[in-house]
Amino acid sequence: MAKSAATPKHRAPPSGPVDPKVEALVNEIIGRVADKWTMLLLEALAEKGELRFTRLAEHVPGISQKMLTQTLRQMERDGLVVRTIHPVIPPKVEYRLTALGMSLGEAFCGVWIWAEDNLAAIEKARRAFDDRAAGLARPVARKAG
Amino acid sequence: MAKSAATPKHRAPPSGPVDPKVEALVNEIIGRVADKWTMLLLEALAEKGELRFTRLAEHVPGISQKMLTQTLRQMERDGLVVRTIHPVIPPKVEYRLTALGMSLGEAFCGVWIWAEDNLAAIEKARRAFDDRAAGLARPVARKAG
DNA sequence: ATTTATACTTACCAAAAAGAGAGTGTCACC
DNA sequence: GGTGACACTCTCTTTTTGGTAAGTATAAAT
Repeated sequence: MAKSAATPKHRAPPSGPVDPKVEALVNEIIGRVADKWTMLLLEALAEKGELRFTRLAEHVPGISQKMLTQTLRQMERDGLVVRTIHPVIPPKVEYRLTALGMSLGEAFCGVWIWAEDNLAAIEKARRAFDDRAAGLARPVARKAG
Repeated sequence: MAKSAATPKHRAPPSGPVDPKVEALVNEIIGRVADKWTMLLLEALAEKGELRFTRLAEHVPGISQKMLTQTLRQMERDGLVVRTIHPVIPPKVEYRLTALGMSLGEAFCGVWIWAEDNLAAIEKARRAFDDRAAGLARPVARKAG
């Protein structure tokens, strides 16, 4: 994320005049990419470098074959990972991040850091909200009968 | 993930030793926050400063009342927006970002910029993938006689 | 001949998310 | 007394998503 967050020479921030069609596309991309499994796979691959199907599944506990395949395919389609098939028996397929995939990991770092930094603030806000909601709900709820 | 290069005073990057429970929570937060409507509302509020329900709905085309309320409530609960009720008739409720909300907007900027910068690369990768898929699917598909 | 390993694909089903649309409460206005 | 504005809430239906489990192909090992 060392890219443009630090350097002001890049294009205007989202608060400026953004092309609607670019905006829509960007939104779609972020929506796809900011997915639970995508992020976990991104992390696993960033950490381990190159992994095959079953190893990947082991590194991301709870993922089903379906989601693993599906997410990997999407990532491949978006150019985030490369899939290398070794024509041997039994099959061997290896996955690793492209430069694009790595740069996404870096971009997401900012959000990760934000989340880490503000974890306590968010939890505090949630508790406060929930307490307020509980406090407000009570006096309104008059017992029936 | 050399994000520390830009911000050396921060804690370790995700690729390092991350507390599993923090990681889970961070993931949950990102998952909630990296949502389509949340991002659009964040943008609208960042741009306009303070908006009421109906104005907000106008600034985010396609959002339903349900999603607007729901997303706004979540954002309020997470401490991203403040909701100010003016006790008048007809009702008037205004929403604006908190400091936390604004900082999230900034953090997301990195991803926005990444998406903008790499839009072409992603689309190119998608086209290439789709073409390859089409090319591979054809010769295998033998017509059932 | 059966089992094993790998990397999937497909079909089916349950759960969750999202959309549509009607209903609520209040007061000013006609 | 009816209508409209506002900010919702509630219910119903549809769509999307994700999990489970079985099937596929291949060759070596048993």
